[in-house]
Amino acid sequence: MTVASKTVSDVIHSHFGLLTRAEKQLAESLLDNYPVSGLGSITTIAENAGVSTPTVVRMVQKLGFKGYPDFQAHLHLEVEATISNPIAKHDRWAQNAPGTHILNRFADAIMGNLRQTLTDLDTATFDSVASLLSDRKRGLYFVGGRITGALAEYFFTHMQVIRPATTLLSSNSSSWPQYALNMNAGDILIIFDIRRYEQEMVSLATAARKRGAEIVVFTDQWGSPAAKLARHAFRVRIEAPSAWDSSVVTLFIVEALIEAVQNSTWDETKERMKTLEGLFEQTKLFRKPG
Amino acid sequence: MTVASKTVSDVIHSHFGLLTRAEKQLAESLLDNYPVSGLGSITTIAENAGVSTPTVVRMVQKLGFKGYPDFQAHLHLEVEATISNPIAKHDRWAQNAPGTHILNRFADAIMGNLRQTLTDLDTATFDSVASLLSDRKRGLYFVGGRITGALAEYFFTHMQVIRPATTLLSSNSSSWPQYALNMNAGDILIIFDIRRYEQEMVSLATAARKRGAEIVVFTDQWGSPAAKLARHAFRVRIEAPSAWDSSVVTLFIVEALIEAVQNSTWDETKERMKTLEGLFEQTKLFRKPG
DNA sequence: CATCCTCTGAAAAATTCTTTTCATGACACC
DNA sequence: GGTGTCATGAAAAGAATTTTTCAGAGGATG
Repeated sequence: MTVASKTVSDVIHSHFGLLTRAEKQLAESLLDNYPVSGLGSITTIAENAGVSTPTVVRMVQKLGFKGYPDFQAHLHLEVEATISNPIAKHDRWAQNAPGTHILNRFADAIMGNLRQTLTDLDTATFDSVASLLSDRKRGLYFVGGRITGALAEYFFTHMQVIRPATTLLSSNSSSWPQYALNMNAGDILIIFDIRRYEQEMVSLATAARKRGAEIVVFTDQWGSPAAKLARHAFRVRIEAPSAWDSSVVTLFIVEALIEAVQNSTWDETKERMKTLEGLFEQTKLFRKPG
Repeated sequence: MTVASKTVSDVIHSHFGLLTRAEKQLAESLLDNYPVSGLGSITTIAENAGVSTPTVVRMVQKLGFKGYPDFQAHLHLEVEATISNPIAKHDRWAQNAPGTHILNRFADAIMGNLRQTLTDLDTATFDSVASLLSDRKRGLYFVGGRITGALAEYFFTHMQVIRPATTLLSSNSSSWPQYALNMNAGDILIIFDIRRYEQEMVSLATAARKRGAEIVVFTDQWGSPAAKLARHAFRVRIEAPSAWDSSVVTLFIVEALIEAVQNSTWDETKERMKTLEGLFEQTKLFRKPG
């Protein structure tokens, strides 16, 4: 077999599973900012990847090249192809032209959403919410709708590891009143409510408010009716070239919040995570002894 | 004066009058197919231009470079500038926040992940998966782990609206064997398996394969062991300035897939969605008459 | 816990690349 | 034609890069 027709990137990917740790590290480094990162000398790229030069030699030989010079020659050809032919390989993500691949159009949209959302977002709001969520004395309740339920679950799963007293409400609204009953003053209800707002969210929010709970809402730019009852609201852009709305930026904020909370209570969290990991391991052992 | 701001091409042009015959010949050769022609060793470009290596050294020094390596380094930078990073690097995303605010750092990381993932991602893979999922004769099974379960659910919820025969496996692996039993040849198992890979995923994938199912895996750049059994694998970048991995880009691909599938079967989907919306409305009416 | 195996990088060896030196030849000017 | 200057490349010297060797680290296995 010859390496000719496939790109170096392809070859790396197809061999990725066979690579050792240091080699994977090197492959990462090469694919990062590919193919330019492979233009320098073997010494340079070894240093950039944090591995030794022999590792580079071994890997390129494993990939099927005669040696580093051979490897680099292929890379040069690709660079040439890429530069002299802008359509080749670089058509993805590049042009905004109509008819581009759905991935490109989506990427453009997401970029726009992210930028717009961050421009509108008050960092003070973000910081306040982060500090609210960091307060371990407050109970945390997560709820989402049909589509956003997954986001609520994602948030919940992480926060459950980080801190105690977290609860995920079923997306089925019939059980919500019971949860509301359990809320105490100072507890926090995190609501995900995006276009095609669920009517029951308002009832839930109202009930929670009556019990003295703080409310945080994730919604779109038009705003869930529940947002009016909220202490803090994140208005996220959700536009996508699709019949559906995009939750990507919402997830982005959720992840940033997770990190902010985790970071502000790291010492306590660390212990918790250790214990939890232990429990998971044990569960596995129980499940499949040996 | 430093060479920094001007391109190598500019420098050559501005010095062209001062060059000797052999040097002009060399300069021609370099400008022809610029800048790729300057990527090789000094020997190579000397040969290509039909001059001797000392001529090359003399010329690049005359142009103001320290030596050939210096000259080539500048060329590499230009190649990089020409090829890379279509996504503008933003110093600051959120307004009124220091560049080091977690939101800004997260935004940088996510954009890097997105860019890298799209660079590595083969659109053919994407299209193949989209067309697999569009085939309504195939049953669809979604499964995720502890953290990725939410992603599986998100994907599932949408696909359930778009097409029939979709199933979400519980994240609890004890029930997986039964699901595997139900799979038919041609069915598709969509696996989300990201760092801290779940051991049972491999068993599930193996069982599914035995039943003749196709496997699609969403994993990270290091690759779930289950990816080896998969027909198609998405290697998504998940790095974040956090103790946790980021699922944002994974969600991005999921959403793009949802749109691709929906789009390819829009007529059928439209009817389905209408009916479904009707059902949801009815449910609400039942629940809360009036 | 001993043994095997694989992976890894330090260091040496081999090779290639880069620069310098220098001899030759071309050309201009006296 | 003599002389000097400059351009040029062959070849040597010098410096790097690339490859190979090898020993130790670390992990798996019995």
